[in-house]
Amino acid sequence: MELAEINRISVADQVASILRRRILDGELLPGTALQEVPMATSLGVSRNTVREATRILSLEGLLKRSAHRGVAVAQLSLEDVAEIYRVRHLLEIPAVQAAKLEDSDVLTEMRRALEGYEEAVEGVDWVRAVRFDLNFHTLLIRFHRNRRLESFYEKLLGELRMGMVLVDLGHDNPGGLVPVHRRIYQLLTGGETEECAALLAQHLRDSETRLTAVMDQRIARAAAR
Amino acid sequence: MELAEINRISVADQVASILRRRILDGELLPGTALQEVPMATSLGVSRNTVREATRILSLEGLLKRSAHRGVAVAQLSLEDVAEIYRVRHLLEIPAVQAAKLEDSDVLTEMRRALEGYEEAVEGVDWVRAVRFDLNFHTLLIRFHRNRRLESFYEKLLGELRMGMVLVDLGHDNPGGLVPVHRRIYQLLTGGETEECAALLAQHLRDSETRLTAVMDQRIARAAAR
DNA sequence: ATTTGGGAATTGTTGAACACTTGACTCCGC
DNA sequence: GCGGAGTCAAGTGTTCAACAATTCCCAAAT
Repeated sequence: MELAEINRISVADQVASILRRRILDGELLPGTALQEVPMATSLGVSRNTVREATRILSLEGLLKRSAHRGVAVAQLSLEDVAEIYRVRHLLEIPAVQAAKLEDSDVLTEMRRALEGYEEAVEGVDWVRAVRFDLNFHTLLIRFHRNRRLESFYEKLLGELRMGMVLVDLGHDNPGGLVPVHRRIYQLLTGGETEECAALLAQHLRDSETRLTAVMDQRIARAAAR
Repeated sequence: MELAEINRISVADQVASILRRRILDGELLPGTALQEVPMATSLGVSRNTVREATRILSLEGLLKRSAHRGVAVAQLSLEDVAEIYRVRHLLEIPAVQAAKLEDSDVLTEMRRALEGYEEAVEGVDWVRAVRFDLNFHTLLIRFHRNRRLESFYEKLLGELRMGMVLVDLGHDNPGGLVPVHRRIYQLLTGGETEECAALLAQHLRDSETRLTAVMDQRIARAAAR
């Protein structure tokens, strides 16, 4: 018998996964309202199942639900971005400081993420690029060897990703960040954790500035309309 | 019209709150299996609503669900405890280091938590004592001024609390920890953040040792049976 | 221009039904 | 006795249909 994974995942979880992907890939833009009945019929599941799925995603911060008013794709504010980046500093810096050369498993995965990142940039697939970018950073957290921290971080970067996908749709060029990531990876494989931490801190500041600028612009444009 | 809060909270959330309280207060011990139909009838709600509630709590880590086998109150392993305490160090230490004397709102709330703690110990109400103890530590996190961090931390300490309530049922005396908390509070009001951080680090190590010892003992006893 | 009533649409919740999985039990052949 | 196949009850996963409660929109009235 071959057949390791049959179904084993509940329909509600599968629906949640589908919606999660659509949100994180920018198919469902922030602010989009989602109605239960249309979703249920289009996905071929019952309303109850959809409700369970939206419950999951709202607890992840990707959807926002208000009583009797339905759910909508969450919308990051500038405060949210600032908050998330403070957490990133707080967790990523100690992570690379704790990195050891023995963590070869993490390093090889980082290498893969890096390569995927480069390929995506080359192929001008920005959604994929963002995915690999943030995947790279999630892997940094893995140096903590702490599942709770990791799952929290994944959730956090998921929220950020919603905002970042918008940046991509703008004219910003995320490809410019490839060298920094490569350098971070090199420093880690070289065991130069302190230098890496410094570079990472700078990178995070840059990244926040960039995202904030684009969002600012976008908000101003929206207000003008 | 006076009547600020009518109901406004969905039934599912209310059910989740009830169950959460029962778990955190030790009424429902780790490992306890929960069946949907009995819960629904006893709470006077439908099975679907119960399911939504258990979905919430399982995402919080308080319940564990396995497909077709139902949900049970989660059970902390020693690894879980170690993991949680590493996060506590990672977040609490920088929190007190970031504390400013201007954070008077947090300080007054900490004072209240401290008083509640003392009263609970005096009244030999250990469940209440643990609640105030952990509430005190959650307030430390507030120095970060970061809602996401705070809600993550609350969830984390919720998991820990399940284990701690068991300690109380043992013969450990949590009252001994009152002076340390008071000292931490004093150092904060005095602005001596570095000294406070050192004391806190020691306190966390002690606390982990204590909890681990009791759990070890408990596990050994369970294995012997 | 503002308010006041309707509906209509949508979410919140219920209850019942059925499919599927699990776990225990029995029965059987050895 | 003992292991395994069949059997069955209990419980979860999911669907469906209904109704209650709330919001939203629009038209009528002031």
